[in-house]
Amino acid sequence: MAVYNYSAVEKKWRAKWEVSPININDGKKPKYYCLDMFPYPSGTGLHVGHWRGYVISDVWSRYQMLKGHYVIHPMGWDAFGLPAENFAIKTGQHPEISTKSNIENIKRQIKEISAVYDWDMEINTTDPEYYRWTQWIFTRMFKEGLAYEKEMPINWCPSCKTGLSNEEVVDGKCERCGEEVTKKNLRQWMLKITAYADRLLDDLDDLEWPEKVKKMQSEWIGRSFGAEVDFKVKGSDESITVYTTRPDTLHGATFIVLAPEHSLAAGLATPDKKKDVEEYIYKASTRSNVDRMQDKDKTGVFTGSYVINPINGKEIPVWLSDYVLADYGTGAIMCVPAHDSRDFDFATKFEIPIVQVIAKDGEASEPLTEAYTEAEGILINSGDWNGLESSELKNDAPDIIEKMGIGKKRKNYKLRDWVFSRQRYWGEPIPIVHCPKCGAVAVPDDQLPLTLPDVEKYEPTGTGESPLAAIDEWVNTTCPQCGEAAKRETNTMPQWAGSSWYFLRYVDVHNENEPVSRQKADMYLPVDMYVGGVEHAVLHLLYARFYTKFLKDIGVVDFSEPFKRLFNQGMIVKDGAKMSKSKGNVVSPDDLVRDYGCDSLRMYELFVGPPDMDAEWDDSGIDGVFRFLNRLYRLCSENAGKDFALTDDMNRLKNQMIFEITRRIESFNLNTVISGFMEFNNKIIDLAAKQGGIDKETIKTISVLLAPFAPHIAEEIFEMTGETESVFSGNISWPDYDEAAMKENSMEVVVQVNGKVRTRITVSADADKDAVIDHAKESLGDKLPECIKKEIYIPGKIVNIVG
RNA sequence: GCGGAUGUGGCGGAAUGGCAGACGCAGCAGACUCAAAAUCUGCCGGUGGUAACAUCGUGUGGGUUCAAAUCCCACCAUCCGCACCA
Repeated sequence: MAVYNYSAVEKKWRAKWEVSPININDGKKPKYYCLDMFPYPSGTGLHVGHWRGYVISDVWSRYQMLKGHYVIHPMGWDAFGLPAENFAIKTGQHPEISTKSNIENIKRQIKEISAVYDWDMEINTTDPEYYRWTQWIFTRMFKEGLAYEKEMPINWCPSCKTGLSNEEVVDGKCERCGEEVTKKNLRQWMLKITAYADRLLDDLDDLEWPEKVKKMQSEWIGRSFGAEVDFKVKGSDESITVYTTRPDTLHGATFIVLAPEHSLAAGLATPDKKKDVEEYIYKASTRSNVDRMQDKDKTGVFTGSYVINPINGKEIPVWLSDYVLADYGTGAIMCVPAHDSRDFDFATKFEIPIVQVIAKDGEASEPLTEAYTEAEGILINSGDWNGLESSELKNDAPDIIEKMGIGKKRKNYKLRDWVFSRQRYWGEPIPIVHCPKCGAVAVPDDQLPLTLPDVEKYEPTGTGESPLAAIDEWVNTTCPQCGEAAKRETNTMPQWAGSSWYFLRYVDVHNENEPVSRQKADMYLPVDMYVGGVEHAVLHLLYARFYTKFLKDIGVVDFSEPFKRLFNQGMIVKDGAKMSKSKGNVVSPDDLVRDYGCDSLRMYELFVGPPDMDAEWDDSGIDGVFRFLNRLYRLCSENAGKDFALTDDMNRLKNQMIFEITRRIESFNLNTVISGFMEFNNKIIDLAAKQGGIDKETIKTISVLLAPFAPHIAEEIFEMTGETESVFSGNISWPDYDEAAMKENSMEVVVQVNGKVRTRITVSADADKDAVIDHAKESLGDKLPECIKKEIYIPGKIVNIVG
């Protein structure tokens, strides 16, 4: 009996692919760019969860190859980052050394997947020849005014001792280490991502991305439309501008609230309130963000001052409260307690009047027991606006207010500019020189890359200065503009810098003149399919979209969206938890590859469940796919040498198999592709036993269909039929099915009475409705209802007799 | 609090509104074997029945339909995202 020696078979084909590479760009085939999110080369290596994403993208790549594409399927290393730096702090070893050995190990593991990565395209974000262009892009943003310096309170992680972007703060904690984030006043480099807010939002519509991710991005950008309204302070020249999305409720504003950090907050306190106000402002400044988020019970203090509501001249009190955010809108709001639940809570607690200005049926329903927040109803208590429809007024009011001269139309975003500098060592140095005369000057192109110098101490200083600041000979330089003595910027870029454009570089890795040539970009980009985890929904994926739009604006590329289609694979969990070294639940692919082979593990990674869902890992399940491959191998090796003729029955199975497998791949139900293979394999084995063999063409078809999933055994089987070329040579294409050949001669029809299955009949495939129903009634015998109300026939499936 | 996803045998899961549980794991029985492994065959949701069969059954409760895991309404649980953005 022929035995499937997986390790010999896999070794053999890997060697063959090495000598004569598959997936050749002949310049004629259309391109298909299938990208993986490139990994951080961690010291722990890969686990079976990482494998899953790479298997999915490789199956898709190989499928596209068989559909006639030249597939761009690259891999690289996102190698700047904290673990390597922390390791350096602990051991004194340069991060470059540990990074290099980690890459070696992970690369070995990735090669075990036998994916069709083009290693000639490999990139590493820490390679000066790569980060030269990361820096170049920064200088271009600087020249366009999109990179700017600002001193302001930023998110600060006390444990990582660095500033963080808003996107890196999750639930008030550091995305990397989980430490509670504090505020620190620091001079920072910022990227003006807000200048792209509208495009980042509007362009989401055309992307073939999971709705979930699009929604997360759109909520993160958080665009709203409304108006700014000016309220004059009574007895003063000052006025307070508020932002509102509900200017239609302006008549109902009975107080205004300022954030405690508002610049006018302290000054508004009347002498008798001064002490209370100062105390409140001080207390608010000591409360952490987390505290502020968790505490829904509203606090506040009355300043003693009043402002005039410009629409009706009424005097309304000014309060301070920390439920108003200082850095959104104007840091001040008008409060309409009747129509906003937060204002309602506040007004109720502090006994401020509540005036209803919208009523569903035009009649006031005071006293209100809760805020009526819908923009639907008729305006009341609103002077000239009485009787108007609130939903319409909501849209018209900004213009009306602007015409009246009491405010202006305005849109706002939750998106903030991107805090781009890090006070750490292991990142791209920001290519800027600070000159006492010229100010901040970009390092000229011919001085790039600005390489990261060696330091003695990697430890972050914690003062807001990077370790680079300690190297005098590096810091002291001359101004590229005037030649006078000047100092280098010592902050580095965040890890996201390198990953925001790496997918462009892959197609032109050796270009010494530009990040990517326009010609290659036009030919091979953008990415057609991007596979990776969902954790980057508002981080990497937002940043990469921003970079791409910028690079389009300066003419580097000619498209504004980098990733046409996105697929988020589910996480592999073990004992209900994400695999991690600290939890001790990591399953390494290495042992499984040794014991079952690469093909078995590839198929099992898909078989564990729907690719977009999380899946619990269970080692024992791999036996199922392993047995399947063994049975398939035996069937093929026993028959490939025979000259058996194709029978009608086998032809039918073959076409059904092509149809089903293709349909399931196209709909990305990759787990059911594997079960489909098993199912057809069982049927084919049965039929082959019955008819004494199986023909060569069917064996070839099986091997082509299987090739994206289990490429080694597929090649081996293909070769058994006498073929000398690889399945992936480019001469073999994905098989078509013949619809006519798929059809069965007869079909089984279920017979129901009142929706319950009673029996089943076999009829010929072309039997007409009446014949089938007659047959069904006959088959029911005494179970046939005496009085028949209705007869339903769903062709090929069911007869239902309703009595 | 708001939004989204998920909920089906012992387990992973399958099912264009049309036979619930395909396929696989685990388990049980048998064949082969001195024996074991491997392999092959059969059984494998609950209850009643020797069986044919009947009956219940897809988180819970309603509804629509000849027919519901699937559609609608309400609720429960788990996970994820957002969280005073005015």
